[in-house]
Amino acid sequence: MASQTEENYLKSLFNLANEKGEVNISELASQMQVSMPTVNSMVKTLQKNGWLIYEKYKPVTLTPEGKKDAALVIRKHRLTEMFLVNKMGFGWEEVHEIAEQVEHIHAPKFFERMDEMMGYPTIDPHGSPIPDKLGRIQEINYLSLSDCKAGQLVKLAGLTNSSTEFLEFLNGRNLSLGIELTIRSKEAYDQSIVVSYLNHNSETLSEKVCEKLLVKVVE
Amino acid sequence: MASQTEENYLKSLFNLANEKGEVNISELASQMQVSMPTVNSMVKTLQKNGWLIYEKYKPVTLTPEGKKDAALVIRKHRLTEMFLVNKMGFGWEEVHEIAEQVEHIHAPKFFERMDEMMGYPTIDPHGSPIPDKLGRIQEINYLSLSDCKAGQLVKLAGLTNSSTEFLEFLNGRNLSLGIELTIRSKEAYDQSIVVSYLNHNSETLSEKVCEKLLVKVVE
DNA sequence: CTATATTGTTAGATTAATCTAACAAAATTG
DNA sequence: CAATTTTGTTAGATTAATCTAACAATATAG
Ligand SMILES: [Mn+2]
Ligand SMILES: [Mn+2]
Ligand SMILES: [Mn+2]
Ligand SMILES: [Mn+2]
Repeated sequence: MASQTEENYLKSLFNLANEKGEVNISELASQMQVSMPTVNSMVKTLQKNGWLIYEKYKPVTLTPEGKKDAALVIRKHRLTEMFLVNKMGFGWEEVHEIAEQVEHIHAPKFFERMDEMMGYPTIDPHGSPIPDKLGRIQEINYLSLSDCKAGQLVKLAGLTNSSTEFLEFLNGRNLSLGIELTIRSKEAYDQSIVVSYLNHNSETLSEKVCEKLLVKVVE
Repeated sequence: MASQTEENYLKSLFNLANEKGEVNISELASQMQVSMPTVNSMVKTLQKNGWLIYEKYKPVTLTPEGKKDAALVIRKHRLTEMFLVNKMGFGWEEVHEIAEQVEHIHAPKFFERMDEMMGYPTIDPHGSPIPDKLGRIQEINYLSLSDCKAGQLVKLAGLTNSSTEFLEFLNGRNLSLGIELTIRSKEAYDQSIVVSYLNHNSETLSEKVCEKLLVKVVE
């Protein structure tokens, strides 16, 4: 069974793996906030336990088993976040740190019961997909708001970044998942976008913000 | 901040402390299921951190700080057990192992929210008191069923042992907290007691069982 | 009160997870 | 392509939590 530390490495590896599925030691070190020698010794351990493939001076790759176990930790994390928001009344900006701890609890029934109580949700409070019990993750292809055109009506569906600061920024403008945004205009100079929604008639969103907002086109 | 290991030692120390408040190294070792040298080195650490008083070859004593922090871990444990039973639908025999892990989560809001959702309960699912936010524990003086007399009407209020096996034994006889038991008779030879309750007309409970059942006398 | 048993301590080793310093390989750049 | 920068590895140390073996102090029991 994976230790808390190993579970955290698996999650980082899973999240860093791009199309090629490869992760560099230095990326992993910076993601995990540890030194490269620490990662070097940990990848050897993870390999010994069958979670990844490691060859000297090469980027590492998760094995199928590694991917599955990583996805199951992510599942625990996201189910927890959803439970904290939907069943315990927390704000979406408060749950990540708690989930970061709860995800390491070894008690399948605990998470199954959460899942059941919530009616088997497929996305977490930040719009990220919740892997299923077998560790399969449903790929969703949202569009970034920064790729939308003036005149479009879109629905806010996800975020590419869920930092507390960004979530609080969104709270401050009453922006939450599910809200429909009408794109009033787009400024060619700085790529900022003016949107209207709810009682907000013309809210200007910078490019930095727009590229972090994932939307579904409504019309 | 106490590590998970330290929190577990504090809890054991708190639970082992008798009237004199003293705990022997050997008791603690057997309670924690570790060797005496391990306890010896851990009590030095706990002392260094201000949680207990240790002198060579003497039993150890928790400091006020140690007692408080121990009670706060017990609080997290018992709030969790109550939450799992009352809000998540677990049986009282299923919750201890999960709470043993959840009690180590460092997130005051998480436990405060549980507390609030449950309306600030004062006892856990096994009838043990839940310490308050300051670590104060309310002393309850229940009577053991083995000290009751034939003819008495009593209400089941607590347990001196909450092992899964005992809880399953009680489940098998529909015995749960709050049930009123009429004491039909007491056998002088083996101290067994015959009780009636609900649709159970005459259930015989051995002395071993009776001494683990805590009751309040109704009449 | 002495012998024996129990309890507690010390010494030294182990494992997991981390670090820094030094060095080596690979990648980048002029 | 050679020099430099970046990335990765090795060596060796540290800390927390544990162990076994050996020994020492205290308690118990004839
Ligand atoms: Mn999160
Ligand atoms: Mn975590
Ligand atoms: Mn318990
Ligand atoms: Mn515990």
